[in-house]
Amino acid sequence: MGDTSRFAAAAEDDTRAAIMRATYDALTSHGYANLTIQRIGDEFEKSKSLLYHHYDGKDDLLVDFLRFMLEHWEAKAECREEQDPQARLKTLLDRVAAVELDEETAAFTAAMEELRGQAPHDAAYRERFTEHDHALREQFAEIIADGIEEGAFHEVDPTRAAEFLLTTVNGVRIQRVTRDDDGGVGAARAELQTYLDARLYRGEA
Amino acid sequence: MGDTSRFAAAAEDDTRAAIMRATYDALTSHGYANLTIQRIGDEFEKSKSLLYHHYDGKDDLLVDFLRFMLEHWEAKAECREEQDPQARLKTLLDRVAAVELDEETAAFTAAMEELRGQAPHDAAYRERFTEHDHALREQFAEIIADGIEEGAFHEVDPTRAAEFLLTTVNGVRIQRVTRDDDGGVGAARAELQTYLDARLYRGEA
DNA sequence: CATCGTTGAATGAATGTTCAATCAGCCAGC
DNA sequence: GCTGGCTGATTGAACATTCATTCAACGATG
Repeated sequence: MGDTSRFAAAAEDDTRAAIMRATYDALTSHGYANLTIQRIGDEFEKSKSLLYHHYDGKDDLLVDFLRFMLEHWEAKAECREEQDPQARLKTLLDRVAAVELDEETAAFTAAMEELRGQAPHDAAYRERFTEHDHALREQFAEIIADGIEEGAFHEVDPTRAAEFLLTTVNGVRIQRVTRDDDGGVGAARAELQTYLDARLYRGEA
Repeated sequence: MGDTSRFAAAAEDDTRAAIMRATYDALTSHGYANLTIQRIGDEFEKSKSLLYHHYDGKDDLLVDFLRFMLEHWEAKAECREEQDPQARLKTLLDRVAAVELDEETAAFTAAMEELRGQAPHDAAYRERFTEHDHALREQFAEIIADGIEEGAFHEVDPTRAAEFLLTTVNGVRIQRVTRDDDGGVGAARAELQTYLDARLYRGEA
């Protein structure tokens, strides 16, 4: 019985993962506005009817998909390395707002921003992205607080500085996927570095 | 004939404006993903069939709507006042990323960001928002260049600093309409002010 | 009468969803 | 060990509804 239920659970997880993958593919191919059950079914290896065996309907599926995407993103951003605060900040910034993006990451970012684009008129989405932003802000704030405690950073308000960093990151992300150029990531990041050097990082002396 | 065509043109403009208004109302009510000809027609005083007398179809209408929205936005952001660069920069920032928003402006911003959310998978939208961002960046860059010329600002790279400001503005805007809190506008703006004071504005001495 | 803005009804395609019918694997009883 | 039912995964066909779009007809206005 133990094995059976384990296998069953694993199979169900596989199916769910396949549905999430199909939804992701359909989203990146057709965009959120043209995301239909039909198109998700087309990307899905099994039949589209099966989607209704695993989910109550389109809304239910998309809610789960949003969670799936946010979990992926947060797993990606997580960093628990033991470095000095300055290096940790650089690592985190590179993960959430890298200057150069491979095609896969670019597509993922685009999908994420399309989802975020639904938040203005969908309270459930808005709630999720609020949490999501808060989590990232707290990561920034922790690093900054550590830096101050260690004496490596100037004594800024960690939350305020973190919110500013988050805003810049979100600006970089939206610009990158909604512009034909690179979204000015290089310039923005360089100027952000100047800000960090002047405002946050304490000199050697 | 002169009067006739003028009136006719004016009437046509009125109708077009009414269609744009109806589209705007439908968008803010239902979101871009659920924006249909039917719903635009519902908000429209005339019948939905009339939409096809003025536009080739839904796509054509939406393309015009995007232009309509961007024109509104750019008219709003325009500022040709004769002030010193520092005051002009503050004015511009207040217009494009105000800390406090009345309901109407908030709804407009939300609609704009929903449109921007289509850009990742729609090349026409992407092109428009690229131009749009460049225009705003140039406004920032001009002010900064003027400030440097007048000796009021430090000698930074105007384009680079402008791109950074633009990124922050876009970050503020997306956060504000996709979060349940105020998007951290206050904190971000305060920290941006600190950056400007330290990096851009020259002291009295 | 001719023109043009305007409309309601109608079209076929696409939408989300349901459902009866298979299929495969597992457990109970013989 | 075999059989027969039970459960859950899976499917194709069907459903009503909504979609974007078309069009013939109407009415006002010149």
